[in-house]
Amino acid sequence: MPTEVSNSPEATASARARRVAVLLPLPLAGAYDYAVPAGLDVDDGDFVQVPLGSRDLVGVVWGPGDGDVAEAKLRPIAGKLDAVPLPEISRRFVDWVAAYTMAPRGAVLRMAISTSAIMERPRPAIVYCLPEDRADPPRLSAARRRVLAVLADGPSLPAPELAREAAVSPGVIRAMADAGQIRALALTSDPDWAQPDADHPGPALMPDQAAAAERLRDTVAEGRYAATLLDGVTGSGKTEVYFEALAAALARGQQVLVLLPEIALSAQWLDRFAARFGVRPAEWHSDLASGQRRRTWRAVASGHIQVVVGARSALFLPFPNLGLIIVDEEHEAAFKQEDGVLYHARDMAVARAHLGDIPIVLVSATPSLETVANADAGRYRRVGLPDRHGGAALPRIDAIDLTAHPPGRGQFLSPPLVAVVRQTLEAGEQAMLFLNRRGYAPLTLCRACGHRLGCPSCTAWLVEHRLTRRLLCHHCGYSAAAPTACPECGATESFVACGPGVERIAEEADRVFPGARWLVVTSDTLMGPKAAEALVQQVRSGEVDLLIGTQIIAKGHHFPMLTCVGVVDADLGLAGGDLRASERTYQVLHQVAGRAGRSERPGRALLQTYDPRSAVISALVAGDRDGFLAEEAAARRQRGLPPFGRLAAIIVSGRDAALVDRVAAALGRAAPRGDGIDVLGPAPAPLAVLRGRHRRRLLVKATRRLPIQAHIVHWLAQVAVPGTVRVTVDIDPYSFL
DNA sequence: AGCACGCCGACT
DNA sequence: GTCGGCGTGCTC
Repeated sequence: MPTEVSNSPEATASARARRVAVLLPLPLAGAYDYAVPAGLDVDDGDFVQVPLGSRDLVGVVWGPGDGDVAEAKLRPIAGKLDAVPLPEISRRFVDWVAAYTMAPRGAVLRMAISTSAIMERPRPAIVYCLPEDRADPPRLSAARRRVLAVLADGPSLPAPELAREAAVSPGVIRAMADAGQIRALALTSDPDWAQPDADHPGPALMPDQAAAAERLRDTVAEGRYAATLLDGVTGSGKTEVYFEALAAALARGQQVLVLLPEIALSAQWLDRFAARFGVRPAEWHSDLASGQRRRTWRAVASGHIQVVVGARSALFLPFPNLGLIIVDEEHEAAFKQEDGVLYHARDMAVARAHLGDIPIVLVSATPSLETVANADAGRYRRVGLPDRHGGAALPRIDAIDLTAHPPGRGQFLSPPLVAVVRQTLEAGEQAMLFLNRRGYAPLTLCRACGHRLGCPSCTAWLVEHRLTRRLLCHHCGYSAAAPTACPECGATESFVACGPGVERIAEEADRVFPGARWLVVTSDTLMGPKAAEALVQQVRSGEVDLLIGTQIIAKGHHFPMLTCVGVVDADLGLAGGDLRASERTYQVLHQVAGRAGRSERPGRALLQTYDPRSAVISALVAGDRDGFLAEEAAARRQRGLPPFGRLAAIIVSGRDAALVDRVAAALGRAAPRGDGIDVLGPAPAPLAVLRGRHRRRLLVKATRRLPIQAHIVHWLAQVAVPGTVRVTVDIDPYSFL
């Protein structure tokens, strides 16, 4: 008979500390258990400060402790933070994304909590006003008198604004505050967020816009999960249509998230929002200042912000009351995050809508095959917006067969393209030349010995950039001064550029269109939203005749005088083994072509190609998007490829090539095969060496219904992987490098 | 992710 | 003889 004292449940409960699981924003697979000190009351979702090793971290209480870790190892929670808890829906979403993408849960949490946003109390905003005792100070400099004058007939101002208004340096403000000539006031309350007004009189809708808006409003009114594809050609006014759905959610007192690819988050978009709702929405993107980031995060969590427009990471904001998600430019590959946690923001947005049981609208002029297939299968609703609004016709698209009209030697613009561009410029209109290749030439080789300039740490050629006179690796960022002599044979003046980049096209255009004012626009020359805005102004005011650029000029902006678009190499995106190559090429070329003639002036787009009869080019010329998609869908279905089958890429990488090979081979041998799943490879990745790491790829192909993650977990667990080798899983890969 | 502990080159 | 490079491994 055991003695009752030691085994009594009460005694055990009081002797043992209560333990909870705390998820930390680190790439750890699971939550760690911590002891809850007596007197501390914690609930799931609470932000807590905990010790880890020698540091103090902020984590989130994730649930009851799992008890796997020895009591003696437990460390106590240091304290609870005074912050709105992470909503339950956010926690479920983190768990879901981690399970789906096979990323460590903590890594997903890191995206969902901006740690500094929790840790640091919002710094009170400091504003300056006149001191109460205005004893006339002795002589003051003119600068200081201007500061006092600004404050005398205006409100209190923060230092930067005050300095700007008084045209003095910020140092003057600080010195005056120190001297007591102006008084600092700390504003303790959070700033008031201007609330969008659903009833603000916005632009009037055309009849088919109004009909589409009505249908979207209906899905919002249902207040349940439903995915809708809003499908409308460029210029059909899709934005104004989904603004009505947004207004309906606002009227229900719910929060709304609009996801845009980073690049489309422009001042123009924000202006359109302001025209409809009276104020600009809160923004969320990678280059938000830290203070702004913190304020926005907290205001979303507390429900003060109603509408957020943001890039993919905005999906992880802690909305307590999200009622609608809109994903604009739904087809954009930029929604796929390619480092850290590998996720597709559009797909995760659909999952988030599902979890929250709220409607989602996917918007595109060239919807992805994934989304079209979902609509065809009845999983998504479809709202169409057929007409280009404002009376402008879609540009006429023609192919130029380069085999029949070859450019001159060492040139890349064919005579027919040159003729049309020249005609456009002579008519006083603007033209655009599109080539999705940065720099001067994609490959440089030595005429004397044949040596090709390659990246020292990647399997990639170095791209010559003449503007900066440097060689760049577009994969790892390696950069070196352009050499004067061949590093292999020492010959000088022996380098030959192979193939065109936008800089080389500019050089040719300068010769062919003398006097034309051209401008090269790439991600190298266009840094940030301010530069983009400046460019828009420059083009609109007619300071530029000819834009030459990469993908960056393909989107967003409407230039009324731009009537001609030339695609230098329409076949470029079709090379390589990417399963979405045709689809993407169609989308990009359709989008670039759409830059031409968006006002009363008819536009023209010319596609230079060696294969005018290819499915992509002929569909573009015929304007037969749906025919192209149907054909593409049939091909994918037949091969069991997405969206009719599932893919996952396994990338094995490490510094030691032989070891990487051994691990990849072992994975290949242990691979699950048959019964709806197959594994291809291992094979060297197209970028066989990246940043000095050797890479091998395996590709998992499975049927749509198969829980591919479970199979992969089981499989990877069977193979021992040394610490120096990394195995990365990319569920639904978009990049095949 | 940090940060500590671990083994091999140029310094006081 | 030490200081320090970053490779490897752990943190409830």
